[in-house]
Amino acid sequence: MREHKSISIADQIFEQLEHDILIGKYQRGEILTELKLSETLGVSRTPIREALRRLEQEHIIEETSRGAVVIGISKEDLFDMYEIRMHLEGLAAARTASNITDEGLAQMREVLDLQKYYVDKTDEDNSDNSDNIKNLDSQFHRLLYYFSGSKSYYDTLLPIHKKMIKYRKAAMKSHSRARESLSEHEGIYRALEKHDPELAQRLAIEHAQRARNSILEKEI
Amino acid sequence: MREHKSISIADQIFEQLEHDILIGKYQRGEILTELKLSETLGVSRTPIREALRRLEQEHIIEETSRGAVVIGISKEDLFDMYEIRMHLEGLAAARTASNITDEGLAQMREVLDLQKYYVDKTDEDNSDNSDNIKNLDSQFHRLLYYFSGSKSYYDTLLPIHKKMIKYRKAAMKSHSRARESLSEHEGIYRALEKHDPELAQRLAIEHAQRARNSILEKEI
DNA sequence: ATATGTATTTTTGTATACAATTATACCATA
DNA sequence: TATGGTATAATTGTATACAAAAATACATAT
Repeated sequence: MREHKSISIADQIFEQLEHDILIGKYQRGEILTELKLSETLGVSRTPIREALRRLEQEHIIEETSRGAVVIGISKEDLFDMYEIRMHLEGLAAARTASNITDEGLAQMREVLDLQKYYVDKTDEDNSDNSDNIKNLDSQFHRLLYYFSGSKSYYDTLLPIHKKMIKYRKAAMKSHSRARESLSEHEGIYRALEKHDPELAQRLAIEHAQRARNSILEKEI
Repeated sequence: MREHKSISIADQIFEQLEHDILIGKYQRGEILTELKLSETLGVSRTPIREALRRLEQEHIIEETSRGAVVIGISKEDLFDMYEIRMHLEGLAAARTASNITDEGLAQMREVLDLQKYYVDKTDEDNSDNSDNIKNLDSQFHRLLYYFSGSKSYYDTLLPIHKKMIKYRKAAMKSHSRARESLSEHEGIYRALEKHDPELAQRLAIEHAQRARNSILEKEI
């Protein structure tokens, strides 16, 4: 008796479209019609429609009679999302420090080791690993939220973090910020390991602040 | 050139199912199959599926190979959602105080007048208007979030408020709380009218605290 | 030139058919 | 009785057909 279903075409299309919208491949105002997507992606309209309904529910597209209009994430949205994160992420981290299991710590450790690997690699051969580092950043935060044990914090913070992808990727192009971010993650991890809620909370807030500053400095 | 589409069958089914899940008509663990819903509601599976995808995106159902399992909102979720609201709602209210237009104030005034009408009515004839009062509470908060001018605050707070519907309705059954809640709304409204962010922030936080306490006292 | 009415095209909305997968029931066998 | 296998049923996943609504293009009249 399997618990979860396998990944359907509709799921894949949802993730692809979500990704493409959030990284800005489809820009604000652009209209996606079911027929065009159906032809482009080589599937029928049915799975396309289901993906569009989910994107609509996330408020990153808006259905109109002419098709689905891309909304995307603006600089103002980003600013507000950081404000929200700065008020919630510390609380989530404190809970995680209280509740995380050894298994959870091991999962986060693995993500950090990979993140360290790519940051070091860039140091050595100057290669661009910003995409990998950005994905590992996503995973670190997903685990941080998840092991808080609170569905509400997870459901609130994860979508916000996900929607920042375009700007986080840009931030990770700055290698000094990538290294700094890793070291902040390490600090949070140590606080979780010590099960120190206050420390985890403080470091998580500082991490969000520094991430915000590095992004807001980038473009005026 | 109309801007928005009319309400489709799929939309109606989504709203009906969402409501029925959030008020607890469909309980946690219950399995909703497309075929059964299709027969019960008298429509084909297509609009049902689209509604289910949206509910899945809200994390109030979970798709499995046996059908959609109802998740719903637990007491723990409620507690955490209040904690989140207490940290965000004040910030949203402060922004609303700064940004709200006369037109926005008029809309909120109208909601408050209706809310006062139903509360007074219960005073007079002891009738049960908790459903109407609960709906007007929803509208008041929706407008409060909306006129913050921030898509991120709106998108974050509205789903949380919506998910509390079952517990808010229960709270409004207590007439003393219904009257108290109205008076708190009036206070927030006056702060918005004066464009006083600090006051609006303080009152919004206190309102969330009192709402939480009244609900948490109810059942141990 | 502008406005209006109409035909055409585009696009979404819904129902249905069929495929694929998973769960269930039941029987046979050790 | 327990186990395994096979047929059956239940359920979701996808494609397609057709309906409905809206947008567009275009001709015509003023």
